[in-house]
Amino acid sequence: MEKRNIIIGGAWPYANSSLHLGHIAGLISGDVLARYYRLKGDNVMYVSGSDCHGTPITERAKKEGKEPSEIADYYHEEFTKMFKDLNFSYDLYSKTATDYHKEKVEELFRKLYDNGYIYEKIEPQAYCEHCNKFLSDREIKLTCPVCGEETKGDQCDNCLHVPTGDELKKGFCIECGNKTVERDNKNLYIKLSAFQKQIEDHTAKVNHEWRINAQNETNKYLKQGLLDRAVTRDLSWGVNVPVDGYEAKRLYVWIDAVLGYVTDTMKVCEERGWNWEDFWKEGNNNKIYMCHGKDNIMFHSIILNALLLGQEENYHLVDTIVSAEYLNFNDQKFSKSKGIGMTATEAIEEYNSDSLRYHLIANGPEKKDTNFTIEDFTNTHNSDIVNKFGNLVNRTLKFKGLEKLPAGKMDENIKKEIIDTYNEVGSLIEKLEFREAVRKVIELVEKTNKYYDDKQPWVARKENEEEFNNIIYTCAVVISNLSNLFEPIMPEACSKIRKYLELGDPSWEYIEPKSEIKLEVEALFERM
RNA sequence: CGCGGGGUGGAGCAGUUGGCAGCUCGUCGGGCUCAUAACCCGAAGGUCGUAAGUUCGAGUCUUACCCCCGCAACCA
Repeated sequence: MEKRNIIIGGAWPYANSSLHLGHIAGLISGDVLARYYRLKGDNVMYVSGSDCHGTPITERAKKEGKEPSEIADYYHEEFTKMFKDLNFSYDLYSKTATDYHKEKVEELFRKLYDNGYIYEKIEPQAYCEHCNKFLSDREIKLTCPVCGEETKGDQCDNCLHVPTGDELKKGFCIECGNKTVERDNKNLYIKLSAFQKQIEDHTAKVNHEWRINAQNETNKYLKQGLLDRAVTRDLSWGVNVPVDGYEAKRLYVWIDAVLGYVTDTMKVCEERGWNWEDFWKEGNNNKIYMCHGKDNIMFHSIILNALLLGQEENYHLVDTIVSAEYLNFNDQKFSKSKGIGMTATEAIEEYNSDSLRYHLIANGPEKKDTNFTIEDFTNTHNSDIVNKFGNLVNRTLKFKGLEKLPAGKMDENIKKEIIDTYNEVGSLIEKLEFREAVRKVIELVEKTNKYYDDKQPWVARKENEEEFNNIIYTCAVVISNLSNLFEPIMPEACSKIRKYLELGDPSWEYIEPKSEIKLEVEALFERM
């Protein structure tokens, strides 16, 4: 089969606070897909990066007396290390605050402008005469007309009321406390409405394989009719707006961030001597996946596609939205501000990477919110990973007194099971049913443990050497193939198995190890 | 009437187009001794949120209601 050019985009995490396990639960699907398609032999471009710009980081920097870049860099480094420790196999994990990214985004934005999809709109907006700047809703403070508490203009922290335009007019600058006034402000808007038909048609063509939440969320916006959206902000931290008169403003972070998939691809291809257009332009047997949480859906299914369409350069649009529901922690929502949950960095310092990956995938919030507890995690680790998988490896390759892998005959029924498992698991991964895919692989482990018990190699060892050799060899073949089948889920353990059995590079097809290999095997996992 | 998701044995979940209610863990009993007290077999345990309806037949479709949980476009 002809090689495909596959882009896997992992959502760009915002570099303003640590990522928690819920974020990872949404992003891990990208790594599963990337690893799987590489095993299948396709050209994979798996990219992501830290989203460094925007108002929250700017505000925080001001409050802490730092530069925005200091904050962004701090978290970018934390994210980079955490993804590496969790064995995310990005072809590039960059950040938006690089000259390369900013330059390319300016070019892409300019193209949109030149093609007539960007226009200026002048509207009255709250202004602080003391600070000499326009204020976004969240920079206005006011007394909530509903509950009477003092709160910010975007939404009342106390009663969740969203202030109306008239109510905001009575607000004060959150920084200096001065009464705000209204002044005309100009901003650039993107004509999302111009892409309504194209995005509708494209969505109808591809969304049958999306998760329900992505279909619904996207259809909701399409049904309401796409509204033009402001793409500039009154900030000094971000990507410059390459339009005269906008020198003091910066691009809206979402525009900048989603284009990171394109700029990352360009960068990787420059370094490897590839053509980035093979991945992004129509007609190259290409496919584009975007992986993220449900709050990111419309930015990928609508905004990104609009930006690509607006280039008028035959871009291939996003095919598949892989949107996760949320992972809760002990039945509560992970909350950066309330400190509920566990950051990904804490988790990876404490626990084994493969086990975290396995549990987050097997227990992933694919169709609905799921819950993470240490109890469940411990249970998964000890039961599925150590007792079933680890034990199969040990009882086979560390059989008492066994020094070399014996030459034996492969059991035909087990061989068929293995081949079926490749087909079923592959198809499940392509259908984005990762939980079920994991279950199928562990099922093969269970069947092999049963085969082992039925065959009783400890008896055969004493009575029938040939039979013993066949049993152990058959189990070793299963283990070899598990190192392929589990590669997208638990890459570290799989790499160890490949080393023990001298298997070479992983692939998505049936393999057998050489016999007479000297067995020097360490346990893959430790019980918790 | 803002939108959406969900309520299935002790816990966590599967149940695709309606056809004898499944899985993992836990519990109880048995087997085995190669293996990190791991592995294998068996058992107990559910009127599938409530009520009504469609149907030969509904966890699965329709309607109403009761709970839980998310999200609502200048908050990434």
